[in-house]
Amino acid sequence: MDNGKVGDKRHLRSIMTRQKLLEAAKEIFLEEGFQAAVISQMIKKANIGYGTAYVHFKGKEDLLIVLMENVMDQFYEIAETSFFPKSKDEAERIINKQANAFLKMAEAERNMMQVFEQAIGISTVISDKWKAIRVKFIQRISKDVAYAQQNGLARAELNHELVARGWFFANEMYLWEIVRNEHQSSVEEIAKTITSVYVEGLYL
Amino acid sequence: MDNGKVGDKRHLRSIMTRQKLLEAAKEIFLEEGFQAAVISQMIKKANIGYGTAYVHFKGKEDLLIVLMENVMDQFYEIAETSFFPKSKDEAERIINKQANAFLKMAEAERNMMQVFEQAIGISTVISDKWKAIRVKFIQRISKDVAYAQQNGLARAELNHELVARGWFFANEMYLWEIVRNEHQSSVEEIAKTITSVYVEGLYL
DNA sequence: TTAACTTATTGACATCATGTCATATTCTTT
DNA sequence: AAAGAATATGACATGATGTCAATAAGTTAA
Repeated sequence: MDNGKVGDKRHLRSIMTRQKLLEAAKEIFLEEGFQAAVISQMIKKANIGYGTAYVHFKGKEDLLIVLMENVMDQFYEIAETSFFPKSKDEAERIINKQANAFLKMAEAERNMMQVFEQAIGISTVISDKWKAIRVKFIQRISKDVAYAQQNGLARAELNHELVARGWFFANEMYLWEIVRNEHQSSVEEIAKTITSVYVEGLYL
Repeated sequence: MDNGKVGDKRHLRSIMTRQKLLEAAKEIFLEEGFQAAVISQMIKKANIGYGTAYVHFKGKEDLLIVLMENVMDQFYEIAETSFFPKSKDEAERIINKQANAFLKMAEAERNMMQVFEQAIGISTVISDKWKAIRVKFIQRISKDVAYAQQNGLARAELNHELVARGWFFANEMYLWEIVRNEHQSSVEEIAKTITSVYVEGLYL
């Protein structure tokens, strides 16, 4: 027996239980999608008692949120990268890179993102999580646009907030399209094209 | 066989039943949203027997699709309006007008569109209905872009399909934003801004 | 070591929505 | 008016959810 430390065997077991459930949940989500995924299935797969699941999580939604935490953090990371271009060309290069990074997330996390997309449509809580990410992006882009306008790089007559939203929206929809594997062109091609239209339309 | 004249009292009653249910359904949908709307509630409100609802409709989804038919038709109508501009300025005017018409739908049909948006996230059948509308729009826009490119009005190096999607995506997301009443600016302002960036970015 | 206490687990149960189907009702035809 | 056809009906089977009182497992302190 191990000793010396605090008696936290109980707590450890609890963590194991939680973990088992999370893993089972992920498998079921990937197999069934969010809609069709059923808690009792996860419980069965995790080999725990029915009620136990509800001790650890409030329900399906809660489970998925935990499973998506790292992905959401990655989006926040991308969203936080601000930039201060000195020229239109530099802007285009950076914006293209960011659009790429954003869209690449769809490929990198495609399976869980598919589940996530479904869940956004169904669960208010999860939808709010995504909305928060969206807000973050739009705020960042808004600032970038305003900066470019202040420095005489971008058309000052445009409402920077509206421009930022429009730009993000196009990116977001492409993201989901890639998630669903419905895109025809490569991510690079997509990023290049929309960036080009955007930069040409906004910058001077 | 049906003679259309005599003895159609039964058929008429059936139509009335269907109608009563549709009206009740609309009320419930508007009160509760798609998710929370419950068939038994509609049945109660319509004063018909439980099983009767299933004689006329397959379920909630089916009911909503019928209720949204005219709205969907309006979208198709807007989507079908193609155009052949002779100059960048003319293009901007027409595109702005179309974006406006599209976004105005959100205001005109806001309540049912709110229900519809929820339903798109939840029901595959309804989601497919919207996807068909989207495809229609993108096809139309794609053609418009290609036409402009062929006539030396737009940057020929861009993939017209990708440009069209991006443009529609921005419009679509704004549409939902307006549906949810989350927009800050007026529809006109939104349309003007995104059109301006788009036209400046695409046309020569 | 044991008794009291705390924390975690459990499955039976109550609840609620759905869709089906055998039966009943209402209307039409002969 | 009897047979036949189209509609309507609600009881029922099904399946998912979340709760909770009871129990088990682990910890602490005497």
